[in-house]
This record gives sequence, structure tokens and C-alpha cells, in this order.
Amino acid sequence: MSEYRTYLDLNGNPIVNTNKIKILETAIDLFSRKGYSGVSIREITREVGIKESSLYNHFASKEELLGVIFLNFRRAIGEILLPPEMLRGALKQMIAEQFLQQGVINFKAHIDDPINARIWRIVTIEQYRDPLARSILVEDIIQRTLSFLESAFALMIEQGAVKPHPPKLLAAEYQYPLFGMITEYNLQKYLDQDTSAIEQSMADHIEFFLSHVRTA
Amino acid sequence: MSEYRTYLDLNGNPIVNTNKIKILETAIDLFSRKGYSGVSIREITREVGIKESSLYNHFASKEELLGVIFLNFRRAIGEILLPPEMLRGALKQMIAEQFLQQGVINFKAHIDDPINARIWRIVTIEQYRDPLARSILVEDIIQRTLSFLESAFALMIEQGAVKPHPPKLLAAEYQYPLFGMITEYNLQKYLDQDTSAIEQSMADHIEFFLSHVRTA
DNA sequence: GTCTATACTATGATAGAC
DNA sequence: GTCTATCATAGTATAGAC
Repeated sequence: MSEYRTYLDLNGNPIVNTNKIKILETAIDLFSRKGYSGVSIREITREVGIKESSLYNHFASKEELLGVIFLNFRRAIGEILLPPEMLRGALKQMIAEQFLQQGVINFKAHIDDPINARIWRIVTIEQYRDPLARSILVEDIIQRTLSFLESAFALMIEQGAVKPHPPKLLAAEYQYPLFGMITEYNLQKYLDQDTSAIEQSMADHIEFFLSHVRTA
Repeated sequence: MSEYRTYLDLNGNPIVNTNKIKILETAIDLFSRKGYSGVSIREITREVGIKESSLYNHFASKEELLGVIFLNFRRAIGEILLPPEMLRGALKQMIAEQFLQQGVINFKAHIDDPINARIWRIVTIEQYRDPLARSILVEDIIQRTLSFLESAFALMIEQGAVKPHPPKLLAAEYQYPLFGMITEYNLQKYLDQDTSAIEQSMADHIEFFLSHVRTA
């Protein structure tokens, strides 16, 4: 259990009760391995060391438990990308290469947190069953990243750092390979396998991409 | 229900019984929307119009039912790619562009079949819970496609059609974006949404990729 | 906030008649 | 091959004592 992470409840208040945090993190672990429907309240509470009925003192239902997990994941995702209003300033201080590499560093910091990695897997598993999981995947992850990058590439073109391709195309060409590789990275971490090959692929991709689009 | 598709059982024999086929296709539909653990034998048999006990005349267990689904998906996946021994011949008759576009056509024919699209989703959902789903995803889909493309690009370089980048890098640069886009395509089809934008992205990607690697 | 006790439903699976 | 009947277990959730 991660000792110092803070979770918020559905009202936006920090969760302080130790057992409530234990329930959350146990559920995150089990859901990420077996899926929401594959895990029972009994199994969660057995692992936490409390009775089933005690769980309902903290969460109104199994579904609310998942809702709280997703709420907190949305917060964590929000921290991966720079706020759009800081984009122009950041690009003045960094060359394109640095900017994109910093993006990968930010992302790695996010996904190398075991809790985040687990919830990322829950989102993948539940995307067809649960509209909330789906909206996190589509809106908070895919669309938000692509539109952020579209703005970034538009600015890089404006600065003359990148050849004048349509920014949307550049965003797609840059990011879609990373989405695919992240999926594989996350699966390999789950299996405790070596991730150096796929990490190298990510670095190779950025280099390949930049070698074809940068003006220098 | 698709009337003319043939399924094989675990012994490799064709399944002829109508109800057994109905069970399979109902399970494929329900598993793809709710996940394996989210669907009960009762729900499947209710939809088929038989009693629970009758299902066990066709499948020894719920797990065997999923196993038969996956077995048949492996067969279907096998038909997407050209047999490796036909690669050299095909590349003599087609230019690189035609070859890659034919690949996308083959793949679209596969994934536009509703049954295949559903099982593709089941594989995604079950990849962390079920080793068989995982091996289909990793070995039959990802690794097989990448190593096929690696051979293809090596031949294209040999023919002078493509610039001499490492074939493995070319395969990754070409295919990973498509994996990401396919995931999105499959989700949009599931939601009955318009897929023209993501299809255009696939076409744009191939054009962008080729414009940077082809020698002509 | 946690417990015991309990309600009630849903689950995967089987036995045996037809 | 399908049915009725049944089983044992596991599922979510609640009431009320401490």
C-alpha cells in the first residue's frame, strides 16, 4: 500500500480513514487483474481484513467504489500534460526535442506509479462495459493528448522548428505509436517482464519522427 | 447470427448443431460487451432459448466455451497476413504502396466482420485475467504482424523501393500507429459512431510514412 | 467504525426423466 | 439433445448490537 498518496471521495474531500484507503487500493489491485465483475466484495474485504458489512460504511455500493477509483485517476491524469496556457512559454525555452522528451518523462513518471498503472489497466478492461471508463479513455487520455500536441506542433511550425505539415497529422503520427507502445509496456510491467526493448522502441520512434519533421 | 460461418470444436471437428452455434455466437456477443465474468450461463441460455443444463451438453464448462471462441479466433487471425513464403512473390508483382494498402484491405475485411470485431474486444478485456487471451494478443497479433512486416521491409530495401532504415524500426513505425488506431476504430464501431475520421487517419499515416521512406 | 447475523438473489454445475 | 428439479456456493446488501 502506498503510504502517502491522498485520495478524494465523491464530495472532493480527502479520505483519511486507513481502512477506507486499504479498501480502495485492494480493489484497484484486484480489479486490475480480474476485472470489476470478476472481483467480489467478499474478496476485497477478506484481503483488507474487515467484514463485508464494514465496507458499506465507506462506500454505498460496489459501483461507487469503482467510481471513486476513477475519480482519483482523472486527477492523476490531469497532471501528465502541461496546462495549455503554459505551452507557449515552455516552447520558448526548449527546443522541440527537449519538449517531446520531457513529455515522455512526465508520462513515464505517471505510468511507473504502480497504482496509476493498475487503474490504466482497469480502464482498458472496462471500456466496453462502463461509460465512465470509456470517457476517461477517449476524452481524458486520447482526445486531450492529441489536441494538446496539435497545439504544440502548430506553435513549433510557427517558430520554424518543424516542417509545415498539418499539426493534426503531426500529433497523430507522433502520439498513436506511443499509445500502442504504452499498451505493450503496461502489459509487460504487469507480467514482470523486461521492458527495455519497448522503451527503446519509444525512443527510436521519437528520433525517427523528429529526423523527418524538424527543420534543423 | 451469421448463417454460413463454420466453427471448429476443441478436437478440430466442425460444429454442426444449430443450438451449439447459437450458444457460441450469443456468448461472443455478451462477453464482448460485459466481459467473461460479467456474463452468466443463465443469461446466455436465456437468450438462446434453452435451459442452463442443455448448455453443458455442448460445453463442459463456461471456461471451455471461452476456449472454443478463442480457438476459432486464432484460425480467423491466421488469414489476415500472407503466408511468409508468398511474401517475395507478392512484392515482385506490387509496388510498396500497393502491398501496404492491400494489407490494410485484408485487415479491414477481418475486423469489419462483426464476430471478429467482438472477439477482438473480448481479447482486449480478458488480456490480464486470461493467459490464452494474452497469448493471442501478444503472439498472434502483435509479434506475428511485426515480424511479418520486418521481413517485408527487408525485402523492399533489397529491391531498392525503400530507404535503408533498420527493417525492425520501419515495421514498428508503420504498425504501432495502426494498432492504436484500430483500437479506436473498434471502440467507435462498438458505439455505432462514425469511423471516417479514424479511417482517414490510417490512410494519412500510410501516406506520411511512405513519403518519408520510399526511394521514388 | 466494526462486528454478528441474516436476507435474498444469482451463480456454475449435476442427476435423471423423456 | 432438451427438459425439470435440485444443489451448494457465492453474490450484493441491510439491520441492529457494541
